[in-house]
Amino acid sequence: MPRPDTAKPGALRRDAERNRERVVRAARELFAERGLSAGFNEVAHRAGVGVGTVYRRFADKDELIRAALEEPLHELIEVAQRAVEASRAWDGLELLLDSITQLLVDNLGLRDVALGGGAWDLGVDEVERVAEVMAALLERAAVEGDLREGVQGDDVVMVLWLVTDLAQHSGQVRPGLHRRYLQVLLDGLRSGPGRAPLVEGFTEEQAQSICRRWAGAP
Amino acid sequence: MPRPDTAKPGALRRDAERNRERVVRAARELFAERGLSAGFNEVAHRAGVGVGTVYRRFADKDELIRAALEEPLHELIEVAQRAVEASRAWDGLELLLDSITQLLVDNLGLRDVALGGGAWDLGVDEVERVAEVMAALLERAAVEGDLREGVQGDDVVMVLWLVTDLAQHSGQVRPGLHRRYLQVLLDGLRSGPGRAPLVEGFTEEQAQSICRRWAGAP
DNA sequence: TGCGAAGCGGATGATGCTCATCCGCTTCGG
DNA sequence: CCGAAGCGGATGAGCATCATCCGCTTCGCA
Repeated sequence: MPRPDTAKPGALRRDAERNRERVVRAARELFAERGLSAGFNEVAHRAGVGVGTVYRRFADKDELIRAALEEPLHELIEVAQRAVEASRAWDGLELLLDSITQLLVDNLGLRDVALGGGAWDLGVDEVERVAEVMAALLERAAVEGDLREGVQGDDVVMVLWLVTDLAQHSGQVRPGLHRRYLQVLLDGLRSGPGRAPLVEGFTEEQAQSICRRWAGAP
Repeated sequence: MPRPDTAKPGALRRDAERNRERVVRAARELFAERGLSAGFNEVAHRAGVGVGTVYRRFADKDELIRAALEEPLHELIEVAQRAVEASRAWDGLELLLDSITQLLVDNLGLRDVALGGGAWDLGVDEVERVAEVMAALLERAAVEGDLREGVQGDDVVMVLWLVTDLAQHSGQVRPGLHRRYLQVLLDGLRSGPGRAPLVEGFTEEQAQSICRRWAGAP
């Protein structure tokens, strides 16, 4: 539902620009704390601005989300870059997952787009790129014998959901608790003596569908 | 808000009794499928009965919940009884968690009361009893050297939350997927070569608080 | 079989949210 | 100085859920 005066060609008045800035900052904070379900009214309130101002500047939620998540999405890429450099793939994987988890926990909105399986579709190829890095790392880890038999790529996505979901519930009470279970899960995904292969896998379509539900697909 | 004609002393008319039965059955099904958040109207509809009938028979939600969960709660106890009999504590623990998980996944309402940390307080000492069995098993497993260092009792509760939460999101798409991650988590909780002790524990109060939030405390 | 009591259904109003619009007033800046 | 740009937030529409009430039906005793 685009409003007539949204996305102007000319520049904004000085005060309007300042307000826009405030709105983006408020949205970033709010989305980070509570995920993309935060509404326009709330963003406006946190920005110390009328609701009208928010609707005036952003045609729809996607536009606001994109503005609010630009920066965190870049961090995601950087983190991936650092992880591929590890000499042993499993170490890189642990580093990557630890970093991603931290990023997603610190910004639940980012989680919604990164793990949402297109639930909030804005075209984010950053996510694609990170996924590729992860897939490569996984393959290398398998070759190096560190990956438990039967583990598939989407297992990692599920692990991220599990852990970030825990963080969402525990964050206020006991910050950082999620790292404990990330460790447990990763250790369970690693190969080792007496480890039976993982059975009963699942398809990529199933994974995507689950993710969309988890993100609260609109 | 008790209604005047609730909880009668005398017996119900034959048709009324039949309707009550229907309501309890509907509630059991609904709570099982969607957790305790299901409302009276919905229960009534599923029971093929007017809303009034439900309100007439049950003073409040607690009363309905108790009626609907009586049977599943007994199953919980039985399962615990079977688990203590295992010769090796870890095996009993695996059996117990597998069974409990299945029970809670098949009945999300049961999960809400069992893991809710008193969020839906009805006095359910069944849960207490199962907790005791689990604690004993955990202690024995530690003595037998199967438990990873640093694991504490409430870790198991968190694992149950994680796994049942996954089940709630994936159940429709890929039933049984939760067992995969239960296995991974349990393997991660077991002692083994190269397993660093778990660090950064948490208190019982924190665990309880997290559980209440997770259950959507009212 | 008749009849009073018991039970029934579901429309309904209360309540509480979120969303998005509109218009009288304020502020900017040429 | 003044017209355009921008602002705020009250507001009403839309949507859930909850719990009540009352005209009608059904039961089961006598």
